[in-house]
Amino acid sequence: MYNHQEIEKKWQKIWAETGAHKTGEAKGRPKYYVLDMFPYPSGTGLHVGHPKGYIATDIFARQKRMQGYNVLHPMGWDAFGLPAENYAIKNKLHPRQATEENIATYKRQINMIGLSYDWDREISTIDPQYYKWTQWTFIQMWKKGLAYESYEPINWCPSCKTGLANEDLEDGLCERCGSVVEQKPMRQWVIRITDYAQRLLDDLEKLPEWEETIKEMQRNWIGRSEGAEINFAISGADKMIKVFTTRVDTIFGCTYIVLAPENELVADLKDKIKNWPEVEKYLAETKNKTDLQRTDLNKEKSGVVLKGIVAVNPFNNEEVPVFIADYVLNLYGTGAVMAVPAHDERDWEFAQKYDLSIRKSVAPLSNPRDESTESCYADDGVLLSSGEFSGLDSVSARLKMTAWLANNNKGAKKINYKIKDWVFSRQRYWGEPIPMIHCAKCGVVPVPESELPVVLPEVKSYEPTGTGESPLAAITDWVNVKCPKCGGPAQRETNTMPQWGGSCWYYLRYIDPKNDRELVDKKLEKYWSPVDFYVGGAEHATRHLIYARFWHKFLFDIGAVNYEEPFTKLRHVGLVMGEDGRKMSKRWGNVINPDDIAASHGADALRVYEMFMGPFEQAIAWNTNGLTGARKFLDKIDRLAAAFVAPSTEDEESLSLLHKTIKKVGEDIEKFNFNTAISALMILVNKLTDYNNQSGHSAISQENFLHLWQILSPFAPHLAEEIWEKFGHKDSIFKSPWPAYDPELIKDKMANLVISVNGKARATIEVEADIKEVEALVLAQENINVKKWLEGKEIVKNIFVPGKLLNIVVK
RNA sequence: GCCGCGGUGGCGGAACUGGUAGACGCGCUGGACUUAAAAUCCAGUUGUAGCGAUACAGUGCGGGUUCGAUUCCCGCCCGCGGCACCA
Repeated sequence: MYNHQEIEKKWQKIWAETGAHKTGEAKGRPKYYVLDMFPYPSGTGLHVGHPKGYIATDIFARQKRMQGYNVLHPMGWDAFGLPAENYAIKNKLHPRQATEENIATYKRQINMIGLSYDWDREISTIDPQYYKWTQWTFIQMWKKGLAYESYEPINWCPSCKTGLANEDLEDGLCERCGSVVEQKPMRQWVIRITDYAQRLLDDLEKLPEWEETIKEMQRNWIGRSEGAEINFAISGADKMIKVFTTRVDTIFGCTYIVLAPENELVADLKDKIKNWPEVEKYLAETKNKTDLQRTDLNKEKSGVVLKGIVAVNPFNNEEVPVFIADYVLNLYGTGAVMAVPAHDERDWEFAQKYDLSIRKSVAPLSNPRDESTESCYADDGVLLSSGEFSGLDSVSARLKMTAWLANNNKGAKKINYKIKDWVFSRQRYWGEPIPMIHCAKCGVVPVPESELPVVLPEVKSYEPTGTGESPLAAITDWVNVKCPKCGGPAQRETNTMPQWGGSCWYYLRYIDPKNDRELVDKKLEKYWSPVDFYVGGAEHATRHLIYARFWHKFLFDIGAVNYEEPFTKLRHVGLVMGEDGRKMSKRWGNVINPDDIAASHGADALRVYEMFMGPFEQAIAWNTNGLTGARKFLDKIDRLAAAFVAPSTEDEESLSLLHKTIKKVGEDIEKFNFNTAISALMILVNKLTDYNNQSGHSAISQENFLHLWQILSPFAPHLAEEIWEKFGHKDSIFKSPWPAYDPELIKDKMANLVISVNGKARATIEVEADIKEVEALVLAQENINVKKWLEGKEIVKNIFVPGKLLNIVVK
């Protein structure tokens, strides 16, 4: 058993002292940028699941360096955010102090695992020299009209006493503390990400090396739907109800209209609504409902008819009643729907409850005259009772009817997106100040760029004010400033940015981390960008990865970067579950700490185990026995190295296997198939060990043996360095070139040919790899186990797969 | 409900483009070494029958295509992840 504590410490020290992981200059050699999603340094430190992705990228980066690439492999900290603030409040610390302590712990743990980051490029989102550029970008967005203020109601967490974006909710509960979220009006900064919806969708096609699953999640999130906007006139009023629908083909079945309660038409029509008290009551009820209650699918639909209001279907001039109901959302489409109970489940349910008429206008293709209304038919079909459009199929009907709307000035084709504008402010302390100034005379004025960064001020109390305002609002001498435009009295914006802000562009800053003139030097950016390989958790598939793509496209549009998409290749890492199969968490007491594993089994064993446990993307439960297996493998390698005795001639089979393994390991690392790479290494090590035990000397020469340590080195870097050194090398193994395999040596001379009869394997015979079908057939017919299946049968045909299989078909 | 992914021994998993299902590891059983244990080494380990050669069954379930299906097609069941009253 090798002493892991000793050698791991030794090599980590040497790597640090020699600057082994420093990035090369941005010129000459081909570059490779391997990036991990930077962590949020929480108070609990790393558990054994966090480094799984880091180990994978480390293996990848180490191999790329040995292959001669100029590798950029950096790490940093996503250090702003509510948990740090809460942790600090709980432990009576300043959030900065708490965050810095957490970062120190994370960094120590990361180094302990032997990860080869270039710490010269470390960045942290809380560094004013970093967030200066987050603020700068925000100002550029504002200049382009992409950042605006909004007073709409927001999600309010009564426990955290702070506003939350929809993205911070989980099932209508506060993602951080679990409280039920209420609605509260609040002034917010919002970013017009919807302007980029179509590009964010279209450009997914330019990312062939992204996993399809993640692209599909983004498509759903963006949620493009093509349809029509239709104007329903309100009879006796000078108003119009605009509805959005993807099913204009069903419009002859429209029997009523539903408005969202918040739709401004409701208030506009107040004078004409005869049952206003009833309506008002319903409005009040809805207002108090949280998103959770409103979006509960199991909830029975409710609504109120607007008496005295009648809308006119533009296609047949038919008058239909108008309702308000909270199942219609004001934020999507136009905040109004045409209800077609015969062809929409929700409308069907609502019509059943309020006994509204149901009229069929689309029949299934299989029964085009079917007018029955016993159930809701939501699929496409053939139009019936639809005037001049009757008889058309749904698809062409939609085209013709949309054209009709446009020609008659009663509507138009319309594309809707589910994605909403991005609420970009938080009423809390621990975030980047939004660099804006409010002047009574000039309105909103950005802080002059020469005055950036707007440094987060020290504050006596960073606890939530409880009023909803940021604690910054209490620092009057910070808040009160002169208006940069008119010089008059003005106030600073006191909201701060969300955690997502700083994490949108950090990968650019690693390229040029100390630049004080610009966000990133464009020449350096041209060389290093885009990120060649990005690895992180699937939970970021939509939010972080959409925000970052948006942010990057904006920077591209203003000429700050060279490429339109930031990440060429993307893979997600599967969770490491607790030994009990549940998510690792304090709550279940199933957390495994990497410090303990590094102490007991060693960092190399941890690395090998986490890569061997299964496919990279898959969530797999931790198993300490499996870890022991990984350690045994490393011990075996150590013994194999120590027992090296040069052979007089090399064993052909072993040499061939070595070269096959070089090929396989190289290809598997490229594909992130680490489990099969390690399996191949185990097979080779087993073979070489057996040979040694049986013959008393090694199977292959020292020169070839060195290749084994080289292909092992990305997985177990400390042990590989140690062995490399024992074989007399002064320089690091990672300075040596990745070995090439010899294509001649991996060719097999002999092959095991499977002989099957009628598709059922009956024998395996060893033959020359290039054996011809006729020769194989002769050998097969001589084989006793095959013979008995051929007796008395007539051979119909043979199927021959060279070097693999001969199937004899008999009758 | 919709979208995506998956279902293989006691366990984690492997299987190229349709070609010997169960590589590799863990666990377990038996043996060697040892006073003993650990470590290490050797043998075995899908099920059923058989001393064995071998035969039959077998990759969630039911069909289909094929000389041949874990792999392709149709219809289900179950699990995981994401989105969700999106008009």
